[in-house]
Amino acid sequence: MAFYPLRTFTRMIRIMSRILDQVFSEARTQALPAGQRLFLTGDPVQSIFLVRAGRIVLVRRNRESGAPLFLHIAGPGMMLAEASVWSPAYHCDAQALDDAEVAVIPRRWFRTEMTRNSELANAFAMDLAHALQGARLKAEIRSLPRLADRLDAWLAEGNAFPERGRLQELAAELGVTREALYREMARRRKKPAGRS
Amino acid sequence: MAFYPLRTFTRMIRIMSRILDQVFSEARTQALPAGQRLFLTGDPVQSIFLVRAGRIVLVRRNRESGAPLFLHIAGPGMMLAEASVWSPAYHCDAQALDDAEVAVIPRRWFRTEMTRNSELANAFAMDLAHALQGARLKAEIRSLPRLADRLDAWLAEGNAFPERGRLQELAAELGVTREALYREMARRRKKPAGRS
DNA sequence: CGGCGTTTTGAGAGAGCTCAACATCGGTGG
DNA sequence: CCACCGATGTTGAGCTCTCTCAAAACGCCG
Repeated sequence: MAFYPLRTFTRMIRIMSRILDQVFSEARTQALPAGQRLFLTGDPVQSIFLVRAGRIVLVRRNRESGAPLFLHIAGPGMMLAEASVWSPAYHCDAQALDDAEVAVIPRRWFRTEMTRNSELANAFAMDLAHALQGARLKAEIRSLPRLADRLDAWLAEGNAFPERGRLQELAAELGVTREALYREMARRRKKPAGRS
Repeated sequence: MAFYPLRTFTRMIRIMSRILDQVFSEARTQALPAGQRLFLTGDPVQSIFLVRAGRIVLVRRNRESGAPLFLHIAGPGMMLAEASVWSPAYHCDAQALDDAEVAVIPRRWFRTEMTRNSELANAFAMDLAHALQGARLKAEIRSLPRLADRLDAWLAEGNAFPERGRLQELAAELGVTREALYREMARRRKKPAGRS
């Protein structure tokens, strides 16, 4: 998810990661077989999780009338439900997409550390701000009606076409079906500078 | 933008706001006539802004080929480009949509205060986490292909139909044209429990 | 070779977008 | 008071695009 080409950001995020890694360094690791749920909506928040391997999806299950909404997919190195740090209960479900591993630390300890270790608080806020930029951008890209425009906007952010075998992930990122994306790419192969 | 019906969040955000208000309490206020720009892409970040009145839009101007992308619209009580706290230069433009007012504090001072005042750091992170949830949710709602589903998902988050005169804002929030939204609402007036 | 997942292309239907016309409401000024 | 104006609400018709379902080619690996 290389959303931000800015060098500085990359560097600072790396520093941030080091601090987060440090905080989670002595955490116990929990294995999650694919499909297993880590927590459910309404569960009291007692732990904070960092994804070590695999992917965890956050799902909001509305009333029976609506299909489940995938709020976020967290990959290695990402914290799970950042807002749960201050929330008494989860507002969504977490489920492993693949065989996954998460690092677990007590929520209580994290919060104490947040107030004591200003470096952690700063790093955490930086991480959140970064993620916020990405999420807002994603929302705006998805509000573009035409796939061609979404793709242009996504590419203009410094992103590059993924290698073969990863195109479906891009389709999901753009919020379109894979068929539509394949067609658009075929179109571009024919006339690379196609502009309506 | 009442995205989060959870009582606790509302309460904590209120506490957060109090702290942010405190931090910005002695800040000087800058008036921005509608249309005026506050900063441009590439400008060095020297100040942190909090919107007092009006709306400020963050715009990313891609190469000439693409239309401008509206990253975010910040209203009263919201900080402007949160990630700019750690970034050397802005990555987007800021422009006043209406006649607006912003509170201005030196970036340097804010960062010093962040490391010294753990309450501020915590409050800021909480604010960011909250905004992040909202942005991710918005992105997922906009990835739903059918307007009816977007509206359902939006309503399921505890939102209610806006009063007359505000429907276009809802259309923008959902990422559809106002005509489409008007039609959907007319459809629902006829058969309230319409499910496909 | 025989699966399995990805890539590619086709055809049809559905949904939203665009353009357009018109109604409604509130405010402004003659 | 009324004419006018702008913004919001409402509906219609046609077009375009994506989604859906379907089928097949391709590539990889056991």
